[in-house]
Amino acid sequence: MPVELQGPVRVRFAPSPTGYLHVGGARTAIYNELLRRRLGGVNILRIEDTDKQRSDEAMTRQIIDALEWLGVEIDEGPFLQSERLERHRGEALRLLAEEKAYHCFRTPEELDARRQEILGRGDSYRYKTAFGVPTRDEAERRIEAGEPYAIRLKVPDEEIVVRDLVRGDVPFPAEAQDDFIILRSDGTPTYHLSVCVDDVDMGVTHVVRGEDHLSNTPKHIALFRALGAEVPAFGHLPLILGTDKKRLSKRTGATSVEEFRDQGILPRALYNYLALLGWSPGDDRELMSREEMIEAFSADRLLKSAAVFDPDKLAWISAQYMFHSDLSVIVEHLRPFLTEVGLGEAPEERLRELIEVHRLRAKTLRELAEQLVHYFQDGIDYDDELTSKFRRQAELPTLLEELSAGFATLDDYTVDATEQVLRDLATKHEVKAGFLIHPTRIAMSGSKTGPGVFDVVVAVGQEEGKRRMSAFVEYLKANPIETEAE
RNA sequence: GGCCCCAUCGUCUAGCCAGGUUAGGACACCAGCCUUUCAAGCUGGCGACACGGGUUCGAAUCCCGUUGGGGCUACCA
Repeated sequence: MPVELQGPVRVRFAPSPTGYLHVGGARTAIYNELLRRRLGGVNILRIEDTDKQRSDEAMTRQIIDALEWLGVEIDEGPFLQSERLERHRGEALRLLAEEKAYHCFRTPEELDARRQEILGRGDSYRYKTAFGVPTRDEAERRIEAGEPYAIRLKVPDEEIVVRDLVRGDVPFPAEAQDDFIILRSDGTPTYHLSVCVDDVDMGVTHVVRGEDHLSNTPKHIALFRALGAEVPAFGHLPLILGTDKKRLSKRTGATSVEEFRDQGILPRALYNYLALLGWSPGDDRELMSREEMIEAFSADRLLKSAAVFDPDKLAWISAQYMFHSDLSVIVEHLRPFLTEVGLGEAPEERLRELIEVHRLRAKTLRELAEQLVHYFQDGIDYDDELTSKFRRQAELPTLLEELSAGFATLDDYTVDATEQVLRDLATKHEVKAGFLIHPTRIAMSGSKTGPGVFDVVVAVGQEEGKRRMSAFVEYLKANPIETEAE
């Protein structure tokens, strides 16, 4: 096993609180957790809220809630990067004192103009060659004169190789290195500085993050070296794409963990789906518990290429979890959806019976909640369209009355017993069982689809079932459709 | 423009590193079975190595190139 894949590890998930928790970020968090569980160690949450204009506390809270809901366990944190700005600045000044960094007096405008000019004539731009380092005297003079300055890191003119857990060794040529700004002229640290100082301070051993940072990694390696710190191992994860093959965006559907929660996806289902989007255990397993994933997880099996987020497959996994999860898990997560449909007070015992009957037919918690509504209503509003077929059958009300009477006499009101009653009655009157079954389903649930009728009959209950059957018979009698004589 | 990353069924992927498979599985789709409905389940079908050169007896697998996606190239993160 390569040394990079040995524990214990200290990993971190470091989102910017600029919105909801994006599924790409969630997946990064999952891989960090899986790595930490597999190898032992610590999982750190760090909120990168240095860009005050784009961050706010509510968003930070939202991200923490979403992680908790998803079931990603955090061992340390959350740490707020915004509270460590002085520390970052201090390190920049230290690098300056050690002459590993230098003053840059060029204004952004000046920099931009020169860059445009050089790029314009087809040459490649580097600050290093375009401007260079001011002499110590010059620097002192200009500081004294009160000129504003930024601080740049002196990046050695040499090839930097990123040893990446996902992509292998990625070399960046010496000509690609440039002296970048670590402290702005207003005294605030740049992202690169903050990240590296924090990673050093927090003892991070493995940096697992999005692919968009791969090109930044040589900068970070240069910084770690300048800081005199050990360079952590890196792993850069590919992007998640929408069905249009472009970066996942609102255009093509839900993008945040919160949205899937609100759709009624079980957290473990989302976790399972996301974990398999860019990683596989190497065999054909797809439905895996978190424990199984931890057991099978290996960072070197992380995929290199971008993956399209497929709502259909998520729906399938969700349905699987709806069917296989413990009842108590379903009940727990179903609560908010019950509240939405006005069933907030439904007793747990009753819910468990009904969930057992309906879970196979609901892909999401939301669908499940909607299917349960009618059991808690006093009666059913029959749909004229759905019942039209039955309203043409003049003999039906009488048969249903007899069926209802049969149900009423049962001592053991079970699926088998009610089925027996119905089938006997059908035989007696020489009609097909289906002739009675379909109207019974409508009578009991108001719907033409759903679980097996006898399950529904029993789930509705003997008392309420009788009332519903009577009401349905009344409805049929009151709204008959005359069939035209041939 | 420069630097870097990526490329197997429509989608997620196994296989690639240690060349020899009828290129396997899953979702979706289609058909059949089951059946009181709708699902679920079961069985079967459809369907891929981006392209072009090498190397080799033999290439999805190794090398080069092309094309196509993407990232970085900021006093954004």
